[in-house]
Amino acid sequence: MLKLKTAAVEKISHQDYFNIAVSVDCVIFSYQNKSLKVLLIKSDLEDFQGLYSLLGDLVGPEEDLEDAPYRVLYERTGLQDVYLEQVHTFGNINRHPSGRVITTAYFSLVNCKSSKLQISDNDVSWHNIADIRRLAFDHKIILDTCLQQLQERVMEHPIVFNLLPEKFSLRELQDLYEAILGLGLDRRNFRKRIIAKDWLVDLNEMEEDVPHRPGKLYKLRSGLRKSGRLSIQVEQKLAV
Amino acid sequence: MLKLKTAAVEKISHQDYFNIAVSVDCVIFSYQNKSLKVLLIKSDLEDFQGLYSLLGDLVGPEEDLEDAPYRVLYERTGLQDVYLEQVHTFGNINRHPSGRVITTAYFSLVNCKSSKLQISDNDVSWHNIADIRRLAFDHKIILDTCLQQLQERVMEHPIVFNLLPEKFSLRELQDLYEAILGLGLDRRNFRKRIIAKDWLVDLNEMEEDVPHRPGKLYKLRSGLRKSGRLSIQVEQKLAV
DNA sequence: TTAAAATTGTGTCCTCGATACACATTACAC
DNA sequence: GTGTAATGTGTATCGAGGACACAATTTTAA
Repeated sequence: MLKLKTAAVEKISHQDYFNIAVSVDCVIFSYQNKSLKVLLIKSDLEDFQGLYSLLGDLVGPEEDLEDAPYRVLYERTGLQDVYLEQVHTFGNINRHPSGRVITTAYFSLVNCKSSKLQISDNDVSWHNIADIRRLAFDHKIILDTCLQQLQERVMEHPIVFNLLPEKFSLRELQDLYEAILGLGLDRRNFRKRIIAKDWLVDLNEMEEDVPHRPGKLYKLRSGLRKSGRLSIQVEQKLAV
Repeated sequence: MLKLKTAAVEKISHQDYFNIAVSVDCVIFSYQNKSLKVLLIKSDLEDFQGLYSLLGDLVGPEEDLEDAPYRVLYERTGLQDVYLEQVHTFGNINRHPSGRVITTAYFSLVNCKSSKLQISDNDVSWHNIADIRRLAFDHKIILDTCLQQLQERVMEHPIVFNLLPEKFSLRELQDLYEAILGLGLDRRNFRKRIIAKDWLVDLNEMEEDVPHRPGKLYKLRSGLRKSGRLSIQVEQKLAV
């Protein structure tokens, strides 16, 4: 049987301490119709009748913590190459009405146009970020925390491209940034800033089927896409 | 007994899931002799003979996650008004040789000149950050992650003052920043930047007992000191 | 007492990134 | 072919940050 031996631990009984469940919750962002969306599931707890909650699950006994959100993503959406980032761990005693559960929150960015995206559960659906007032558990706080972290990262790291198709125009990209940041941006200055970051490759192709003058298409420079693995996990493995 | 009811959970037995222990680990920084230090304890695990580890403990069944690091701090140092920040949660299966333990890492900033600071355990001692090569468990990675987060926060948020006495000169402050960031700074530019942030109050007092021209003394503007509570916790309570 | 050494305290120039802002061009719709 | 709506581009300005030099103050040592 498991036996912990550190000084602080040895005097405490097994029963006392192995009664906290560990879960992960995923804030799964996507981008549709010029709006930032999040994937939610109808709560089946009486306490939260009619409310939605984030997608999450308990961490398996033989599962690395950071594998759990990938599994949740895969089970719920069929997607494997997603961008995931750990944000914060929430562990107040009463955060879950059914018992003691601490949860580690991740946000992920998925391309809703991916051919592999498949949502089978009828209780699972996309919701406009701006429209969400309440969620089950402490999930509104988790959502807000993850959105804030996304906003902080988005100008420094080329991660939002996980929300877009392979090819996109600068206008589409700007619309996305505006949806995430919740503010309007000057077109000329935005273009300068983005171009200066050297993230993009000009494809020398044009938009098609748009009801106005078509814009040039770009893609993310190869080597910059981060997905399918937690960056911090990679960094750790390199550091060992 | 505890019964989880979400769809993903109900089919799984209690026994399977309540066997992950939850701990916290604290990277306790202080500043002495112009060096950034961290508080470590001699590991008593055979696997890590001769190595040091961070101070941590399991989270109690009736204890909020965020209370645990405050308790560890208090038990180990006697300090209550400390600055604490959650950094990351580490949960690889094999990170602890004795069993499955996930741990949430916090860093804290303590003033080593505080009259309340009291370290009773002979196995607990301060170590120069720069001298640390290996630690027990995955604690070196945790330390590096926390140091990196400290470095990222330090120019934007007035937190380093938790490492200094009430009154300090700009030279002392600059030495501290250099120790944290691991690089040298131009004195004139540093002073401009710090003064521009409007964090400091000129006390109209001078250093004493220094073997050179004394510098002016400053203190942190009142209202800016953050300690005794996790800032994220405070933000959450405001957000509810 | 005087001179040297060490450290404090201050200002200017330059660069770079970000912002405010206006006009010509292209393609579609009618 | 004319109007409409979007794309595509350049300049002037502002502010933060970095490079950089010299005068003033205090201790220490001769």
